[in-house]
Amino acid sequence: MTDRAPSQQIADALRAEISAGRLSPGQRVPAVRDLAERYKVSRTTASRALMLLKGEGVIVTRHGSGSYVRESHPIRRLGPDRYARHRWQVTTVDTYAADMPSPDTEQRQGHQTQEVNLVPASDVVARVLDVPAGSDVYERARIVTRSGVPTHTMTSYYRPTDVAGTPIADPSPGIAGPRGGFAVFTDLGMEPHQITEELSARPPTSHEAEILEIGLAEPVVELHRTTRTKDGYVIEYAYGVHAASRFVWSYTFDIPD
Amino acid sequence: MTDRAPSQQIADALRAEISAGRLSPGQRVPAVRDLAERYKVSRTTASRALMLLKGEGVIVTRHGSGSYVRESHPIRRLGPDRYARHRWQVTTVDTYAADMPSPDTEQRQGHQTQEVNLVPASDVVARVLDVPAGSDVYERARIVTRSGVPTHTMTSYYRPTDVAGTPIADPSPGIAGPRGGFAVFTDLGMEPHQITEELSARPPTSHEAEILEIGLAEPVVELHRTTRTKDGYVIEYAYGVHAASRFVWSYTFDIPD
DNA sequence: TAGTGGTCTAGACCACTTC
DNA sequence: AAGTGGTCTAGACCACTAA
Repeated sequence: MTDRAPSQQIADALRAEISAGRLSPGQRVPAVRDLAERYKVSRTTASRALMLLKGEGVIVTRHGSGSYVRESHPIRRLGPDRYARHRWQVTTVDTYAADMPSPDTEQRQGHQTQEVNLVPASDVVARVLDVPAGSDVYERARIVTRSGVPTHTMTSYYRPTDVAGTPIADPSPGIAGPRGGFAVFTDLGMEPHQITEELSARPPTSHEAEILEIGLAEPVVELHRTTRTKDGYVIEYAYGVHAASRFVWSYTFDIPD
Repeated sequence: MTDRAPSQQIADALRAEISAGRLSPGQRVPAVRDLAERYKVSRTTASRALMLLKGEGVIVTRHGSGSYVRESHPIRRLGPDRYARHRWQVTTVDTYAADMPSPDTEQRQGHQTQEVNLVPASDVVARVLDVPAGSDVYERARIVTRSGVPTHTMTSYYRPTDVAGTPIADPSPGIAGPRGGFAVFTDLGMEPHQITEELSARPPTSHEAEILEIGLAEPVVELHRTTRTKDGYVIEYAYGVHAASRFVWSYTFDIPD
């Protein structure tokens, strides 16, 4: 164990300031140029220190504005309840909560949070939906924000034969969203009944880190959801990427024989 | 969406090479100086590209040796089946598979993979087991390896009033393990019936990274398990830390009303 | 417009690994 | 000894934010 590199030392110092509470969440940390001057290093090195902290998820940077101690977000507990019928059957506005912006949340521009396209099915999508690989399927991609903070992406795939002509296939932003997919399928006589979720965690790609506004060290959780009717007919396959630090998943089941 | 930075582009190109299989796990990626020359950028920029990939866990770097495509371990799918009765009721050796070393796996020294102690209950443990905080509970801690690779830790907590005098409370290493906790509870007239699992992901502490032999960029998944009898009586609370890259969790449930 | 983070260059030195 | 990743300097330009 030799000397720590200067950029590490600066990061250490700032990290200490933060955990000691002398720098509070939301507060701005010194600018790159200030750090460079104070520690007698080049701006590159000072910038590197901030990069390290960003990678650890200790700070967030806002281009042109400054670097800030990261505010910890409230953690949401995701259980089967979020798919409960009463959430999408009775009223119109609120769909299954986890996938939709909450009512108090301002949506960004529609085309950024929701997009519907006809795309060729990838191998995975084709297998799950039982359609030929490469054939057209409807893709509904959305970025979900909560209190202005992006929390996860969710991309659903549907068979054209199931949803053509329904609100789900409407490419106008925002149309399919509020009604949700589940109510539409119920109207079509294909009521969703069973869900399989598969979860795994991994580091984010740099693109995901950017979209979700997280550090590169902050993991994401991949969620693969398959929704079936009572007959076992698959009506939707969905793929989501969640900022792991903002969620807990909860499942309760009976021990099988 | 403007141009991607050169360092990003190089990272993109290498990432594509890797996912296309032209660069295989374990194989060396081009050296910083080679990349710099090939892409006509400075070494700093080429190095930055590798830093990005390292942060994503796509490659690992060995100082003085080179950068290599990360080797991926086989992935296990964990579903409710791993708790199935037939796995712990009939025979003796194999318990619920996920928590135990598989038969073909060499155990390390007993005291490293399994340890039973009487410890004061933490707040969480006390709340779940419904005992006074700080009162003694049995703690059974183990490190689970598979094919010689450590995959996760699992620490169970039991009420002394439930398990005192049973194999679970036997502090000798290896005793409680093979029999598993579930069979013992069944013998005691408290057959496990329902399980609640809560999952979350986070970066590893440096200690966990060492134990699980993973990089600091590779996330871990925390699993909190509560096991109940048919009457809803909690018989076990368990806490595990998994190397995220080695598992997928799978749950199937009916949509609630 | 002034201040901020993001990124780049060209060259340098160090520590480590491999032969 | 040769090759590798890790880090640094000093200065530069760009894109973005805020007043």
